Amino acid sequence: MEYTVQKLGLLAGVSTRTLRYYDEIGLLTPARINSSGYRIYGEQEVNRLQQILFYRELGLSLERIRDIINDPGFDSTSALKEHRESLLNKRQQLDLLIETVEKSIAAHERRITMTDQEKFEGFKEKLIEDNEKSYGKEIREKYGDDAVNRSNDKLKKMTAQEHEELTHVTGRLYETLGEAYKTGDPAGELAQKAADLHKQWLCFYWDSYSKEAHGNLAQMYVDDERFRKHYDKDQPGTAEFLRDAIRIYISK
Amino acid sequence: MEYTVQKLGLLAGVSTRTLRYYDEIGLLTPARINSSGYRIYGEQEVNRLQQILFYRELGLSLERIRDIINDPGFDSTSALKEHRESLLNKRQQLDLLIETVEKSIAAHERRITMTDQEKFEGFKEKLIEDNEKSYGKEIREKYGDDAVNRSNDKLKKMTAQEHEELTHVTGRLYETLGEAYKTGDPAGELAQKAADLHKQWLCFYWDSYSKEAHGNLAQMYVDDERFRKHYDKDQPGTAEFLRDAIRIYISK
DNA sequence: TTTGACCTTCACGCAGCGTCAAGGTGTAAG
DNA sequence: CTTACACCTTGACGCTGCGTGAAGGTCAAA
Repeated sequence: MEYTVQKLGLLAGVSTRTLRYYDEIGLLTPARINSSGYRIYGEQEVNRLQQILFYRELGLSLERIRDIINDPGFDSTSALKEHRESLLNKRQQLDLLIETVEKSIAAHERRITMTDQEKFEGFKEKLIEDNEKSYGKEIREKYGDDAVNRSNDKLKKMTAQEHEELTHVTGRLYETLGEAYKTGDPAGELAQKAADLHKQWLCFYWDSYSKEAHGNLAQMYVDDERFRKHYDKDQPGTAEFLRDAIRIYISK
Repeated sequence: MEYTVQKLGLLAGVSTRTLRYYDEIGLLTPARINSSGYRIYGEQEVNRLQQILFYRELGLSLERIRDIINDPGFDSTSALKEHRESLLNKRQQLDLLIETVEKSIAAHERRITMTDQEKFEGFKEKLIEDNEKSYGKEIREKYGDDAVNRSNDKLKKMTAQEHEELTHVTGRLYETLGEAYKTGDPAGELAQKAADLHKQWLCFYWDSYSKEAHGNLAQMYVDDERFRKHYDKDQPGTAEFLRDAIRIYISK
């Protein structure tokens, strides 16, 4: 039996483009080319294609398949085992991802129901008002109305319970940080606790947490005048201390 | 705070190329361009980037992220739910794949140990001899030595038990097919049993099974003279009957 | 003024094909 | 014998999400 591209494609269930591509990359070359330039495949090529498709279904790259098939002495078992490892890794990551997505869905739904209930609207309105009084004007001048409105929106979406938690965490953070600063050791237990609280605090504002972003933010506390002033208010040098503590925190 | 590409990149943990790319596709445009053509980002852009990275970590495409972020009225919860579904699907497929790979590893290892043992070498040599006597010459003429040697290699790699099973299945296949043909109904119970046996038989030769390839092979039994003759030997029309039975078999 | 660290806009490359486009072949029917 | 029509060929671009140069302007410090 001899096959043209389409015949072989139909037999094996692949497109003609795929066969041409496999020829192009030297994965499956036709048995011969006829006088009109047509690709002609024979039995050997059918078998070879079967093997290729088998490995392809296992998710191996075409390059890897070529290695396995071209070299009969190739250790295909260990290649498959290696491949299995990478698949298991993939699954782990996927599981983690699914978990994250589910958490995120839960968070979204919580927010929406809270928005629906609007039970604490008055309470929150008051919070925003307070916020406006202390920083509103200054921030508006520097960043424009839009940024402020966005921030307010975020606050509005917070539930009463979340707000309570946040207040609690914030308080503990400053308290712990103050104590830690007095020890002078950013690697110490207190300082590390402060770094952890800072992370918790951060997670109220950020949808996602990454060590990298955490570290970068810590650096910004030092670089940016506004933030530095804020942290150095009581004890000068606290911003740098916090940065160092966070650096150590994220590195372990 | 204003950021150039690098500053923002450091803060968020992405490359400058990424930021330029996001600008290019309209996902994150800078707040303004300064007189030297530099991209300048502000607070709003930092927030927006945070959101983008959040969704990106969940595995959504940049296009989808743009949809979600650009339209504040967009139902991001259902978008996330949809995404979760696709992730779950992915995991199912991955699990299936891992299973297949593991089976395949087991099969490979079985073959290798058998090759090592070479216990049945004499037995298999005899089989190959028999095979050569009946069809060897003809096949060699038509397809060349190489194809025959490859086929022999395959046979050599079969274990004694596998061979016994194959003989058994083959016998049952022809028996059942003969009975089924007499009923004249390719959708009947007997015919479907024959199709299933044919699949089992096939799996001795093919590393992987697909309905499509099975169907194509069945058609080939009708189209190719050699195969047709073989099946029609006792009862003419059996090749077509088998093809029809297989078509029904794979369609359900 | 000279580094050196920034910034810019092209533009190719990656994997594995899908999808035209433009043109040659093979065969059966009118 | 022409004509249709289904097949074949070789380009070449497109998709995703950037990495990685290249070639050239900008800016602050020494």
